[in-house]
Amino acid sequence: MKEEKDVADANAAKPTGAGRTAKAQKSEQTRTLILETALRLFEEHGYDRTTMRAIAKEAGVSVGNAYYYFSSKEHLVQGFYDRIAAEHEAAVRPVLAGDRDLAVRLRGVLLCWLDVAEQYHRFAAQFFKNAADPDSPLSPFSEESVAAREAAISVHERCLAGSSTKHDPELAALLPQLMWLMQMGLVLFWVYDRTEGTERSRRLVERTAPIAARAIALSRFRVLRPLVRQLSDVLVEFMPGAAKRPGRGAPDAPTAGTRDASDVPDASDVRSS
Amino acid sequence: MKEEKDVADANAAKPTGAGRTAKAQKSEQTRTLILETALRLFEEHGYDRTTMRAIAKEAGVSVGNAYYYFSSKEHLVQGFYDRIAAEHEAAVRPVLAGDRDLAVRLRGVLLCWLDVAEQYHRFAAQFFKNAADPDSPLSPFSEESVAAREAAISVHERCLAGSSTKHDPELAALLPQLMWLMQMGLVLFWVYDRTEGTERSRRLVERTAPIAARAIALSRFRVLRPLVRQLSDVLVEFMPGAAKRPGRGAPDAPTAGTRDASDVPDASDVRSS
DNA sequence: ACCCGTTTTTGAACATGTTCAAGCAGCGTC
DNA sequence: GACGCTGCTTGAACATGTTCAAAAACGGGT
Repeated sequence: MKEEKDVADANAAKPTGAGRTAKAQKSEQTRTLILETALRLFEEHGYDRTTMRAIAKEAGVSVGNAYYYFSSKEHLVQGFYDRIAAEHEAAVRPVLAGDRDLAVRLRGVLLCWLDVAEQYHRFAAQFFKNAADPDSPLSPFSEESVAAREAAISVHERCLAGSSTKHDPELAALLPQLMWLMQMGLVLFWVYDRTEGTERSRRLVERTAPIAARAIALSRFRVLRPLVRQLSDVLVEFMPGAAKRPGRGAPDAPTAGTRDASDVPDASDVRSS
Repeated sequence: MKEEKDVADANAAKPTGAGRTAKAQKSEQTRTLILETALRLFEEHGYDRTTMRAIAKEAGVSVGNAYYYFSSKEHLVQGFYDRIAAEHEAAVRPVLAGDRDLAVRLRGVLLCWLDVAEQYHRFAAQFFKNAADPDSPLSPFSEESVAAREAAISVHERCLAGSSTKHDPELAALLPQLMWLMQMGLVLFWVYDRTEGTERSRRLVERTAPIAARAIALSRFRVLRPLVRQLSDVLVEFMPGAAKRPGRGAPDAPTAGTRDASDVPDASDVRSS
């Protein structure tokens, strides 16, 4: 299949022989050139209206060459994911170091994301359909984006950990994932949001963050105990790599480690037939 | 460009109508022929692998002719929507006439949907990305599918109305929509579900239906009053055509988020990885 | 029977994501 | 320097959704 390389490790890998470097350097340069050009054009003209030919031409390479480094147009978009995630992680720092009220923190985290993502909104709306495809490696639920997903969840972990709001300990391990799910819901809403400055999405955050925080706080009440218990069970069963079951090896989600980016034709051998 | 004719009556309305001209008859026939052929091929080979050329050839018309009746390949799919919705509405009747416990009813409605949709699963997984596109008329949140959406919501209305479970009257008007949202979550999960017979989706229903029902029942408790109030406000503001507010037109962005720990336990990920 | 406007039908042409067989280049070995 | 290996690069070719100008079919008025 395709011999995809990962953008991330491109820097780190290939520490081999001295002679190797020049070549690897060149290769890496070409790859980066193509990627940067693509991202620029995407931002300028949108995803659909940027053709592979245009990218290649603008980068001064051939179409085939672009495909040598990126196995599809979609794969070029991974760059945006990384970029947004990085920017969000940076922008969110003050929030996490600030107020300790959960509602305020959650609101801050989400609004931060809206700020960061704002400039990519047009692009995201166009690209969303590809991300939603279950077969796409860029789906937020996919194997390939597990790294990005975990990074995002960890933000919510810190958001929760630094808060003064008391919450049911039984839920503690699951809440960050739940908050991430809420964020995914927000993203869905945001993609559909056509208001000026995505004002409506902002308002949604203002309104829902306190609700979520209150619900979390309330989860300790006795009446809610059975409900919380049920809920927690469901989450453990159906969440991606949720369970912290100590007694289990790791038969379920061993994919946590560094997965090679190459197209693994594994179990999800879809669409062949 | 919305010159779409209605698909539904294609089958029903062909009684040697004396009034209708032979011309209109012929036109309608061609249209139906193309549609039926397309749906058959979709089901046989999947959405992606069925080309417009193949459809045209099989139907014995030209490619351009297919485009004369359906402005895009996507538009051919509307037929599936109508078909599934109709079958679901029929299949769900016994459930609505049966047990009065809300958990049982909700579970029945959702399982019914899974049963009906089962045979289209392969197709749906391939097509899902198109439906998720905010610009697509086939998005469940779009203007164009408002009829189908309302029909689906009305099923939940009857599901709730016929139940013996007491619920907060303040929420009564909103609950069907919330339940529909839960169903959308299920669909999302289902599309990603690759287990044999979509067993996992069924299990999700078994687990979440009682939770939802319990949450609805609990919503009458005094402690939860402010939360329910807040929640209801948000729903009124952000749900598509939710509000009874007389002065509001149809806002832009459809709904999405608004899920949190206390209500719709939403579906997420995939496979047993 | 003929002409004219409208509806329907055609098939070639177009745009664009993707593939592939062939060519090129750097580098180590003789 | 010649040879060969491996990774990089090329551009034409392919597949498929979509468009469009023109042809055909049709129907009514004369």
